Amino acid sequence: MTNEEYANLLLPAITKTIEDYKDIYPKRNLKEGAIVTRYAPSPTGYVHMGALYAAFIASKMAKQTEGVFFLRIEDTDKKREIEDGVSGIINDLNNYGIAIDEGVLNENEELGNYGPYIQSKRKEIYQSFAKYLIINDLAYPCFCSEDDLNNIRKEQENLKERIGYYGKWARDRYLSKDDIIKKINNNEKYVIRLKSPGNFENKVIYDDLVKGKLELPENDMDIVIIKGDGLPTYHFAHLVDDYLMQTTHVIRGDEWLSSVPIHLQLFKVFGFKAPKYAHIAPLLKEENGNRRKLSKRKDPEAAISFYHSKGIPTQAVLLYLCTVANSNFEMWLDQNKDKTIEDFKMEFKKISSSGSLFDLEKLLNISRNYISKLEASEVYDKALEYSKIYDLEMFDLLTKYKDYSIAIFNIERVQKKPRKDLAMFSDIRKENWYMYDELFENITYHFDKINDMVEIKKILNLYLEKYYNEADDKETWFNRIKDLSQTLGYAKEVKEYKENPDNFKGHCGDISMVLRVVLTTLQQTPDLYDIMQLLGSERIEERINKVGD
RNA sequence: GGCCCGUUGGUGAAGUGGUUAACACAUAACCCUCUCAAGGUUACAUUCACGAGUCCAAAUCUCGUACGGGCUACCA
Repeated sequence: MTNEEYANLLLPAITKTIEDYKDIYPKRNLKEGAIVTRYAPSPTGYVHMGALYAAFIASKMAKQTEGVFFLRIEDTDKKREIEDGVSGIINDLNNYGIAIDEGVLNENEELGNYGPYIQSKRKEIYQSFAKYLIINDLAYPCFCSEDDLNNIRKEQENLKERIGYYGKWARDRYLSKDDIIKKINNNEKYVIRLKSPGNFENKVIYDDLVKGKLELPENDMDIVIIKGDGLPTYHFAHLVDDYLMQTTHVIRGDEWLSSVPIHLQLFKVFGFKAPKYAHIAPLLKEENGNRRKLSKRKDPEAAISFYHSKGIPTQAVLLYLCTVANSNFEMWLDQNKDKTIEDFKMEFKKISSSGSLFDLEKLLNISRNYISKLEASEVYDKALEYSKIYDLEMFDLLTKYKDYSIAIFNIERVQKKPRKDLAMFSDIRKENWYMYDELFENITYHFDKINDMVEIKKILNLYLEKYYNEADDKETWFNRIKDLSQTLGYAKEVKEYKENPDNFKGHCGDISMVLRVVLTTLQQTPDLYDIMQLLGSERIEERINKVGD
């Protein structure tokens, strides 16, 4: 029996050869320096911050070199797959404005000439590549059961030998062709393993784009390349896909670092040029003084949806991820205030090789700065979008009072250093609720120094009667409060009061605090004049009369 | 167990043989101010996990130790 006949017995349905596929996938026409990257998630859960981080870097790198960024779905583990996994990934990418040049667009559509971009649809391609290895005696069927494998492991543990399916432990590597043919005719289940040409004593040296020069032991494991269900393992799919799709730079989490010798060997066995690798350290979380990878199971903040539900702008998340990736980004942005992430030149070398704690505080700070630079109408649009999903009552109010709401968001916004009190759109309710009569119910006032109701009423009545005029500009408005203060025995100026506290009942600040609390119930608010202008005289009177009822 | 990777302030970090060890977040104090937010000023690592070595000189180079992380699946 020839090698071809033998390979046909193992993979009878495969008719195309590697050469056929080389013709189907044309060479990419890229300009000098352009790189091809990808995001290749498994649809096993919703998108994780660490995955978004890697996807962001990959897309950014491709874009800034005018290369290609594509999305490939790695659904070779049918057991772990979840429903809507693929659409979840696509939606999240869209929400974050991470555009793909090629890949999966939705359940039934793809973009690009290098597909299919869903691995389960590429079964024959992988098998064709596996067939090539079988023909060349670089792969073989393995009939070991789970128990067989466990027994091998146990024996290795007892003998304190290195664990794995390699060398003399690779039981079925030494099966004769006749035995194999017999077993196959007998319908015995099998997987296909690589016949590894490696030696563990030898070192492979390679240069990681972020970790630098590395020396790893050569792979000598006869790893599974085609599983019992005919689908490839990650390693083999990586080889086939990234070869055919002509990925130049593989950007992935550093949990893959120790698999690099396998991957390098696979490329070598086929005589293909391996891509460059950039292994990104994970985002970490501190727990009981230890650091561990941010986990979607344990940490709510690991899921992208967490930020969505808080109303943290996607742009802010991207800005944060960009500073984590290249910490010089922050300073660069500070020096180039009119520029955006798009203009920034990200570098692999500047990506930290050690994992960093995910810093929500810092993210919120970035978010605050980001929101402060938006136009009031943009804040409105985003707040509307947010509340439509997460706060319907607020949504109705925003819709009902559109211009009024925009004016609220505009308070202290148009100035050289805009107000920064919103870090997320869920803060809007917390910060602005009192501006809406519908929410100004069942309230409790939090008075400060002046808390005697008799005095408070006196102040308010006098204010309404003689000192309040809606048409006043800010300066006259405040001067009148000062006049009122003086009339009632309070100091006109704070300084004046501080110099001789005994001469006064308090100062103008105490008087305006009364007004502030009456109108908003709070001691801390944005500019009172602006608030009063928006509230208008009718509502002001109403709220003043409401006190003490 | 084996093999890798990592370790600079509370956090993210700059730094690649000679620096006062940048910068940002956080924290604290003060200033400004009718409150808050913002802004301004200042403080915050005698020291770069620890121990040795090389060198006139080490956070930077070498070795060892400790601690943390990853991989060691017919999971990715």
